[in-house]
Amino acid sequence: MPVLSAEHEAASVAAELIAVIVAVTGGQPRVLTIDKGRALPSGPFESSERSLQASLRTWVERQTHHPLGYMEQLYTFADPGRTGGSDRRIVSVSYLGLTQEAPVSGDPGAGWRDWYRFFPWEDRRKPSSLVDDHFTQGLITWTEDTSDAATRRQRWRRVAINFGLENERWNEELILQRYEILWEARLVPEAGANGTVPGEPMAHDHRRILATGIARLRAKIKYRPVVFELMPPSFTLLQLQRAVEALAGSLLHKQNFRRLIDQQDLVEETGEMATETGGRPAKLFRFRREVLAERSVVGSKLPLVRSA
Amino acid sequence: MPVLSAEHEAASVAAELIAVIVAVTGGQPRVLTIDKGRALPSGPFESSERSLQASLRTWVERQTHHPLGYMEQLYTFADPGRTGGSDRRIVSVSYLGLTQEAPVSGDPGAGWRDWYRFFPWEDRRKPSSLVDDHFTQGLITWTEDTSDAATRRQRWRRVAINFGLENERWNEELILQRYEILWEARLVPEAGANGTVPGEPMAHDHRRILATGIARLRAKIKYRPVVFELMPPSFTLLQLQRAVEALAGSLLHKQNFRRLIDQQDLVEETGEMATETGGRPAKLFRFRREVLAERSVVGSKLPLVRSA
DNA sequence: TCAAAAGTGTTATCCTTACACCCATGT
DNA sequence: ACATGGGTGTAAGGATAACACTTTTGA
Repeated sequence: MPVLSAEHEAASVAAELIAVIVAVTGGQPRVLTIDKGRALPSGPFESSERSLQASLRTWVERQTHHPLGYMEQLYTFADPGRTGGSDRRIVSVSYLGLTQEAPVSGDPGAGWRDWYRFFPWEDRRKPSSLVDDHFTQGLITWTEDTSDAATRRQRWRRVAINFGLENERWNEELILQRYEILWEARLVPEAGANGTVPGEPMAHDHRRILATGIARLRAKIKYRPVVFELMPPSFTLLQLQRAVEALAGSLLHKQNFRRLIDQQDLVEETGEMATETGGRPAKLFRFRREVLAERSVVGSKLPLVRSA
Repeated sequence: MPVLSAEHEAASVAAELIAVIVAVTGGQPRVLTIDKGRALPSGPFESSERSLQASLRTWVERQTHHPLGYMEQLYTFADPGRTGGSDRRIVSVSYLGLTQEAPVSGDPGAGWRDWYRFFPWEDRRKPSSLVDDHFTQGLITWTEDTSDAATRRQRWRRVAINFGLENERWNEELILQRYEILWEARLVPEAGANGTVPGEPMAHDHRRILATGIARLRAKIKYRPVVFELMPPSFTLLQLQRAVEALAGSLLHKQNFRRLIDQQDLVEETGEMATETGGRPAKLFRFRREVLAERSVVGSKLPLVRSA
């Protein structure tokens, strides 16, 4: 048990960085991988005087030939059982980064992959109803696979909430929870699968880390203008909408989306028009970078009193 | 620069845990400290097979004699300059935990402290206008303290947004940003202060970590029913409101707060009444723990299309 | 002419915010 | 009686969700 006092020796552990680098290209969400899509890029801490954030940033920018528009720490994974052969505990600090796709140099196994290759069930943009098929069957089998009636009910409730069954709405932010259920139900190969669900696995717990990154990003686009870091300098409103849809994994209402964007003054017209839209030419817009400084956050959600 | 490839040696670093343990007692927000309030509890990683989370939990529960209702990872601090004497980099994984106050056993330097001792300017429940006095003067001096006019404007804008000046609203979530400005302006002793602003410092970067914890909690109470982890089994609605106010650092609108609580079905009447309220006796309520399972999250904020 | 996308306008509903007022208890 | 807190009702304004329709291009 930890000592948690003033005097203690910090334990010696092995530490590494793991990066979830995201782009959106042609309306598809993409993630930078190594080892032919089997793992996320990772590396040791460097001992220089620079911060983790800073050195990770220069590394990524050198690899992708694009500035990293946005970056934040995701989570630190340190559970036992991650020791990867060595006897010491491995601590992995993961980061989420947003950029634009460009050919990667160096490592031949490195490249961009559609993130729905790893989570096909998270893409609900087409009404393919992936979840409704042999997918749900595996989950049902799992909920039934216990002698205790209370556990069965709990499991079923959990499945319903997380997978949007039984009057529950699909909540696109619950990726990690869904992945964890699939793991518990041993429907993913990483868990030593019984059955299997479509979707490519990754080495170690990288698919879990990717799920954490996607979840964070899906939550973030709702209250912070981070999509723009994934867009080219100018874009049409539909392109912007397609990018958000790619991340969220579901379709958006066109008119309301547009209203939302412009009543928040997020973009301004460039004056140019896009011609190859397939239909009527569209106005091109650019992100008003000023809003990053102007606006801090929006949400209140607490009934504050004005005066005080 | 990190290698971020498939093959790498994970670097060897010193690692520790740091805990921000919060309670609310008598309408005041409290944090568990050691060393007579000069530091947050911290400890080394243990080498057992248990997860960090689990061992931290048992430690805290043994110290506080109260179950840790809620716990989440906060942030991992790993910037250089944190080496604390040793030559290796120190990685600190911080956690936020919610509980109820009880006398701490063991370490005589350990105890609970009002968190506004460390951040007096974050308590806006009384209209004391702490920010308006000698406090703002130091900030103004800092914004002026550069030869470049553009920098001056930027600094002023930043101060205005973060401290709620010039038509900007005070945003209670920006604690960390405010602390960082005070640091840059060298108004806190940790920065090797020029001037000083009221508020006790802490060892190392612990005040910064505490600010991170408070910010997280202030954000969280808006969309997750975590306040209840800080409440006794039964409570009046005003007590509940006072707890939220303690965390948020600002006053809430009574009627609207009550409406909010009951239209979300967060609580149910116990049938008992509280008599020592100072006024009319109040109904006692308890948290409906079921909602943790029932509801997943609320917010949509994206204009989804229904059908798809 | 038709498909595809751009773009405009309007309506119903709900949630937030604010204000006004009455009730029950202890001192 | 009055201070303190408990508790109810309601109205205005804004944001959201949903629907219908016109315009402009390329094939």
